[in-house]
This record gives sequence, C-alpha cells and structure tokens, in this order.
Amino acid sequence: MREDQAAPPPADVELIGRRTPQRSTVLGALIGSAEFLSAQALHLRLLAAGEHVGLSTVYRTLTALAEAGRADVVRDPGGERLFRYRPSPQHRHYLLCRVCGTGLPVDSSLVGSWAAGISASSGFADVQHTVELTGTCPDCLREQ
Amino acid sequence: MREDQAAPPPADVELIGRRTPQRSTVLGALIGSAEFLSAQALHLRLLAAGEHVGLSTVYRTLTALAEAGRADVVRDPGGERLFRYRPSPQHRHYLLCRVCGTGLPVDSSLVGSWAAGISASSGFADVQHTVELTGTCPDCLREQ
DNA sequence: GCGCACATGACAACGGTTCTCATGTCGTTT
DNA sequence: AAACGACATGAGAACCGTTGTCATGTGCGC
Ligand SMILES: [Mn+2]
Ligand SMILES: [Mn+2]
Ligand SMILES: [Zn+2]
Ligand SMILES: [Zn+2]
Repeated sequence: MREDQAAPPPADVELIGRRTPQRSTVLGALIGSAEFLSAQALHLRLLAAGEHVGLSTVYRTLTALAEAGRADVVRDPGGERLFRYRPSPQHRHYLLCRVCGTGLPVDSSLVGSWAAGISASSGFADVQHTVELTGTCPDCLREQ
Repeated sequence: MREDQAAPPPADVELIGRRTPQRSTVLGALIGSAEFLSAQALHLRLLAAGEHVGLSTVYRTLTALAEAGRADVVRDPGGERLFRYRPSPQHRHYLLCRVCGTGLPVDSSLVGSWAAGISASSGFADVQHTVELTGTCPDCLREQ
C-alpha cells in the first residue's frame, strides 16, 4: 500500500563517506522508488514530502552512489541523467518505458560477451559499453 | 594527402529542405571528417577555414541530417552529441576512441537480434536500442 | 567535549542546445 | 525578368541540467 516507508534503514550510506541525515534521506527516496529518477525529480519529491535537502547535495549523493556502484545511471533522450538504486553490486541493463519511466532489468549476458569479443578483435583497450533499451510498457500501451 | 576537398558535390542536401550554401558547407565538412564531430567542433573548423556559418545553422543542419538518417549521433561522456556522416542509410554502431574520437564501425547484428528478442518477450512495444562502445584505440595506446 | 576534515546549501557560473525575431534568399509563379 | 511567399539564416538571449564557490554547519575519531 505505502510505497515509501518513513525511513527504511539506509545501510550503505557510509559507502560514500560520512553518514548524514541528508544522505540517508536521498538514499531512502532512491530505494523507495521503483523507477529511474532524475536528480531534480528526486529533489522535488523530497520537497513535496517536507524534506529539505539542497539540490547540490542530491546531485552529489546520487553521483557518489553511482560511482560506488550502488546506483545505475541512464541517459534519457533529452540528455538528463536518471538514477536507480542497485541492491546488488552487479552490472545491469534495463528496458525503460518512455512513457512512465518504469525500468525492467533484462538479461544482457549476450551483450557483455559480444562487447568482450569486439574488444579482443579490435585492438582497443579498456572497452566499456553502454546499452539502453527503450519502449512502451504493456501498462502504458493499454492506456492508449 | 588532403583530407578535405574544397567542395565535394553535396548531393543529399536537398533531403533536408532547400539547398543553401550553408547547408552544403556543413554537409561537406561532415563528409570530410572521418571522425565523430560535435556541432561546435565543426563550427570552429569552418571558422578556421574562413567559412562563416552561424552556429545555429550548424546545429539545425546536423539535427536535420540525423533525423533524415544521413548522420549517426552518439553521446560523449560529458553529454555532448557527436555527429558522423552516414553514406548508407543503414543503422550502425561504433566503437569510439575516448582519446582521439576515432570511430570504428562494429558488427552489431547480434545486438540487434538480442534487442528484438527482448522486445518480443517483454511485451514492450516500439523498442529502440542504444549501443555504444568506447575504449582506447591502438594508436592512442602506442602514444602512451 | 575538541577539533578539524568533511558536508551542506544558496547562489553563481558553466556548457551544450534551442528559441526569437528581424533580415535575407531559394525557388516557383506570373 | 520581376515579384512573391515560404523557408532559411544568424546574433543574441534564453533555457536547462549540472558543477563550482564559499561561508557556515556537523559527523566522528581523538
Ligand atoms: Mn553490460
Ligand atoms: Mn542497432
Ligand atoms: Zn510505461
Ligand atoms: Zn584514439
């Protein structure tokens, strides 16, 4: 029923430095959302809930979480970066709904080995890959 | 020797509207470059060559070419969009050097069918994919 | 408790891109 | 050839996501 608990014990805050109320709040909001969120959307959400955390702090916390591997980052068509909490530290890819933002994790082992093969045959070093799938989810399809 | 001819007959200008000197110039510069270029880099290049084309026009022309399928667009890590002329109208993917910007086309048929499979099994409609590979090319590796 | 390295937040600055609008021009019609 | 209208151009401002600045606040090891 409630999709956001008051304050689900945010354990991995300390992965990114000192434990502060602001970081716990941001991490809590990120964990509480099933969808990818932009820094600004998350900030607005906090304001609406009466939680006053500076926008700079939201940006810094999300960026730090992403660098620590606790958040996935994706770029929306407009270039905005969207964040989503990642419970397990593994690398993942998502199929994102362009209408509602819902993200569905997809099995990307095939893409991973494809990229590894390209890396080996090209002579390039430190090859990284970005894979993003977008579409319209069944729910949003139904609602026209 | 010369990597940029004076003005290689730019045929597909008219794919994006009226044929103007500015559009021919922009398209010529795009065709003359083997690498992905940002709108601003291309603009600077034109200025250096004594060709005065407004930055707005460069943006408009590149965007129109991309929409017409005559240019590939890729996002660099900083969020900047990079353009490259696409002689054939097929969909392509590249392995980009993070140092010098060189782009190597890669065989992505595997990724295409993977994406198609995900599309079919997920129930999502209109699934599009973004695949970007980045690394350090052999030349840039050599130069330390 | 002290102290300081680290964190916060209001605000300004930044960089890429798009918008505005007055002026110019392509290309078609008489 | 001249005229006309729709479209294109360009200088500058506006926009928007993001990062920097810096004075103030605070977590936390001592
Ligand atoms: Mn992957
Ligand atoms: Mn493809
Ligand atoms: Zn949806
Ligand atoms: Zn290189």
